[in-house]
Amino acid sequence: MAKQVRTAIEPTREQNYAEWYQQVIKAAELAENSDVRGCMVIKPWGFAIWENIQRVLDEMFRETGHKNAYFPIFIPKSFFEKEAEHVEGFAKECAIVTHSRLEDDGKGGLKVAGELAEPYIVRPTSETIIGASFARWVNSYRDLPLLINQWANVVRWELRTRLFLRTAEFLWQEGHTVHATSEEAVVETMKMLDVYATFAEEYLALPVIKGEKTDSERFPGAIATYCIESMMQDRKALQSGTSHFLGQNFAKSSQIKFQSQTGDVEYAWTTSWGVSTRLIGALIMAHSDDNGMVIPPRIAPAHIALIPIYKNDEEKVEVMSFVKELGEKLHSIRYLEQKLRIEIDNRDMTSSERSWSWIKHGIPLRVEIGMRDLASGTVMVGRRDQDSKDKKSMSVEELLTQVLDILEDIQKTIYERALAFRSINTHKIDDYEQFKAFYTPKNSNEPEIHGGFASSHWCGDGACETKIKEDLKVTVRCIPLDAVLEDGICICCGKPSKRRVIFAKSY
RNA sequence: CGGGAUGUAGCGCAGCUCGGUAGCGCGUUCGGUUCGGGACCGAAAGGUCGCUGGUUCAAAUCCAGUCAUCCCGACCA
Repeated sequence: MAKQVRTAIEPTREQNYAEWYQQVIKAAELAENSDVRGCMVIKPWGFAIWENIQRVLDEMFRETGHKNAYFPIFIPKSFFEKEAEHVEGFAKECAIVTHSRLEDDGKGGLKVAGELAEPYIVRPTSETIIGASFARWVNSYRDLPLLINQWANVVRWELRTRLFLRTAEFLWQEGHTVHATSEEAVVETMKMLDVYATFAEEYLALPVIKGEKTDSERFPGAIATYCIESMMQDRKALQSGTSHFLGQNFAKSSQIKFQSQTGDVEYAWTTSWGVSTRLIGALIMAHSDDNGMVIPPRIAPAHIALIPIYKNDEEKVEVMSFVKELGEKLHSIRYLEQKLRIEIDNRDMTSSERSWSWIKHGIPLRVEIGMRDLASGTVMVGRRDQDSKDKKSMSVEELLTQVLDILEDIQKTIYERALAFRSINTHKIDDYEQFKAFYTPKNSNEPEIHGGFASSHWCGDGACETKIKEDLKVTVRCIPLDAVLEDGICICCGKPSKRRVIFAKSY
């Protein structure tokens, strides 16, 4: 059988990026489409990533003073109608519950019955239902700030769905806070944006740009929406988290009022912020390669796959006993205050097939152990951030003492790789023809990966935004918070501009 | 929701133009040889051809409808 160089994932990113994305998810057993339109089944390996995201973020939320609570999945339609912009923003993607029971239809099937007096909306986000509770909880300035987070599922009836990136139902967390002053609420909004950015960069190894959304991309009902934007390997932008300053808009519609120190009754100031299972989509598209998933060690479901190699039952007994002992030693080591997670894989497949299976799943380290290693007290170690053939022999002692450094080194490499990719695909562009060329594929029938982030001047006029969107499907992803003030002219209309913004095609 | 395409075994596909006993590859199961880079040999199991109706002696194949999926738009975390 002629062995040839091939990739584990077909097609490759270059050949067909969208299909590559689906195949990575399939090969890594992260999720699959379900029998329910637009809804995914998250499989154990994928769900474990979400659980790790939850665990780390939850701790960060606690550290910043937030408490978890849970509110209903159903929102009375009348609640929804209270905030005009909010309704308008979500009206087109609501799932609505109108009946409460099923009855025999006399033909062997069931028919819906028991029409509700008022329809319920399955929450697409919870500002209005949580606001109703907050109105009861907040009476005095002494009740503030109120800092709440909810881990939940939400439903947005999207027309076109993609696993993790856009599904009809998705898992997320939504923070909802209430403050006595505008200033305090703004501080909270920015603080949580920072939490997201820190989490994305330090745990997901995902470089992000913090910025503010333009009017057209703002959360329905918000005064200001801030976001973290990241670049995927097809050079498109993915909004990876948002934090909203809601002003008094929702406080007014939900009647969240408090008596201040001076005795006046005032409307409160609220914020909301969230990240979702979309982050897993970001991980896939930012880090994975043509051999499958690449998972940053800090968020990986398991850190090390131990792969015993043997020729017969006698060898298997010997090797397995060695491997189990090594597994226990590794498992007792603590990485970021958690035990190292080890997978011992002695499935009845050839060793290389088992090894490839873990490569596709994105496990950070593969450790192969055969009879030769038993004799010499060594193991073969393969890193997911390096070529699959690039394995190193090291002593068991070395592995045990260096494993944490290796994992952290992989984490760092993955981050730096993503950062370098973003850097080389981000360009200052000041000429619309150049801008156009940047965002126009050379082969329009089968568009190749093209474009990237353009850092260009924008006058702030929505008309220019719309024109660029219509011309090139490119939008302002954000106005970076760290943008330096400089004089320039709008890439679109030529009018004066004070700062550059980030343009890109996006998900 | 508009434009395009596709539904045949767990997965990927052929067969359809020109109607006549359901095929291939991978995977699965069993037996054996293998096992440090995606193994091999042999045997076997597995499908009311998306669904409904029509034409016909006969439909995977022709016709109509319907549902679903994918791609491109619009919408969006």
